Amino acid sequence: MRNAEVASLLNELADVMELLGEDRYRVASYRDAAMRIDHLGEAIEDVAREGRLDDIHGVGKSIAAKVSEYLSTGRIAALEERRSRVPAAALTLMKVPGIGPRRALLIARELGVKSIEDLEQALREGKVAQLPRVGTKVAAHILEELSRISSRSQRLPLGVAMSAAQEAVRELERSSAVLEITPAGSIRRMCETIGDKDILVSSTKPEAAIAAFTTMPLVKEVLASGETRASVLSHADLQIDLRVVPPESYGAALQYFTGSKEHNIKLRELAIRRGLKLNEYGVFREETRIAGQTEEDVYAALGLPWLPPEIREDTGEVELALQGQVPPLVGLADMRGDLHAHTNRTDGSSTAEQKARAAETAGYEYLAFTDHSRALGVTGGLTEEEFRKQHEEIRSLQPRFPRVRLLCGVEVDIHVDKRLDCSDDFLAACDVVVASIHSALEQPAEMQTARLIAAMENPNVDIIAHPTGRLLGKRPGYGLDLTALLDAAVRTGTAIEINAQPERLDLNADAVRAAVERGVMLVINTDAHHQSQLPLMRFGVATARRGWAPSDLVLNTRPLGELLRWLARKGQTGRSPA
DNA sequence: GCCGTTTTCGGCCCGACTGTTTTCAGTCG
Ligand SMILES: Nc1nc2c(ncn2[C@H]2C[C@H](O)[C@@H](COP(=O)(O)OP(=O)(O)OP(=O)(O)O)O2)c(=O)[nH]1
Ligand SMILES: [Mg+2]
Ligand SMILES: [Mg+2]
Ligand SMILES: [Zn+2]
Repeated sequence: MRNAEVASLLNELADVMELLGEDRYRVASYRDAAMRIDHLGEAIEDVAREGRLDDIHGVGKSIAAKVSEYLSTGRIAALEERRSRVPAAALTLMKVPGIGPRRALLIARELGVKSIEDLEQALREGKVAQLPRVGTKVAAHILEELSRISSRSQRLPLGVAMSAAQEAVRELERSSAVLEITPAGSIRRMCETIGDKDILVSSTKPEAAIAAFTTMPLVKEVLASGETRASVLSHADLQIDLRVVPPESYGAALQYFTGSKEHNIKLRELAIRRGLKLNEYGVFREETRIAGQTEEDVYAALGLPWLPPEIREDTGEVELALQGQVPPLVGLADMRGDLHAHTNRTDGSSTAEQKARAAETAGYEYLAFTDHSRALGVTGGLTEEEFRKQHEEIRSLQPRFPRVRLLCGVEVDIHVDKRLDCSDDFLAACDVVVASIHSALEQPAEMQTARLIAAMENPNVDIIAHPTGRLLGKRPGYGLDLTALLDAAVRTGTAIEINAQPERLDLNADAVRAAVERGVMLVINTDAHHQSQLPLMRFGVATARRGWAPSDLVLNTRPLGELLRWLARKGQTGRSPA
């Protein structure tokens, strides 16, 4: 997939156009197209080859032509021509918080700054503060931002950000000025990574609420503080934004502060078409507020049903809501079990019994133990003989857990030559077989796709685990033809995992959306290495919801009996003639 | 540059905070 690469070039083109003072709506069009291509869930080169670029919302004739040009020649003439007209450093400078297009151009042009190092020197020499509409305070602020630019540009996995946000929420709740309080922004939408923590508060004493916020012990620095909002930096250099509104505006502010930006713009445009105005204080007809107390009121005033935060991305949810519909989404309460977990026999850190107990407490109907096969030497992968012994032990455990069916399985490694690490006889005897790639991650995309499809064609393989191998913040995942993988999943009747580990979330939401459109059977697994990880299920469910997955496309929402029939089904069709 | 249950042309979200401002530009959410 070259989507990220294409999106990055379109974003650069937008930046250069902005520096050149071109029409802001055109600039916005390029940014919009870049965002949509980045989240397409399908390889842009496939779309281009099939002449479907124009079908992408936000991509018209002009941008389609530039994408085609890039994919066939490796260049975009319009970008190269514009690049030659702006100082190269201006593009880098724009990435520093506090430097937008105007200041970037001034600093590059007037001061001859060519790099971040030059910028730092110019700041220290007081040259930046001499520029028009830049003073000593702005210069000092930019210098501080510069010192933490690397730590600040990191996005945190949702799992980490969420608990940190809860900490701030608990702290603020102690203030009597705080009435209602909730995390908003990308945390409420359950995005896989979080750029900052956004917290919404309602209050009739906003000054007191803001004072409580800016004086929290976890605050290292106050970035901005006004009458309705404030931003601070925590000791870990994480930004926290607080928004304070009166109670009668809480619903409208929650809608605004939850986003996404694109969803907000869509709703505000809809309001305009209805002769209304939508902002964070309410829905207004002329000067009169007609909604604002609750989110439901706000959506209703626009003629829409309430929409779950996870799907507020302007990817079709508003159009659907205009017909009075909301896509049916899987929920945490639908989950009846977990089909991927490890024990301390391999790289897990607790026993099967401890996890079975936790599954029972969680109200699960089933739990599968799927330790690593032998190829994974580093994890102490088991031989078939060792697996058989483990499976016997698990079965002997079963009578003590009458409410949870303990399934005996394996996470079998897919070798680089496409062979599975276990014999067919052994796999056929397992209740659940999860297959995945852990080695030769640098192989080309065609090779990895062929490995996965070969595994799916084995009638004993029920699930492909963490299909892309990406690790958030660590590695992008091996190359893969996602469309071919999903088609093969449908053809072979194999379920595709949404791995709920916060660093994996693999498939991601965009890929889930593509899978759902094809009717692929999904399964949400925690890959728990310790029973304390069973609650990670919520992050997998959130990813499924962000991909518009309904419960009937999630295998482990099924009752035990149906699950067992589904697991038996593939082996059957594999053995009997078509 | 894109788009269309009011449009194929004429719109395109709306507001807060900061600083240097002599009335508001720049940046960010
Ligand atoms: N109407 C409107 N709302 C915006 C705009 N920018 C941001 N918002 C709203 C929606 C966002 O979800 C919310 C918080 O802004 P953030 O910049 O923190 O974005 P968000 O939390 O969605 O993503 P993040 O993970 O922080 O990058 O504020 C905008 O330009 N217009
Ligand atoms: Mg945010
Ligand atoms: Mg924010
Ligand atoms: Zn695993």
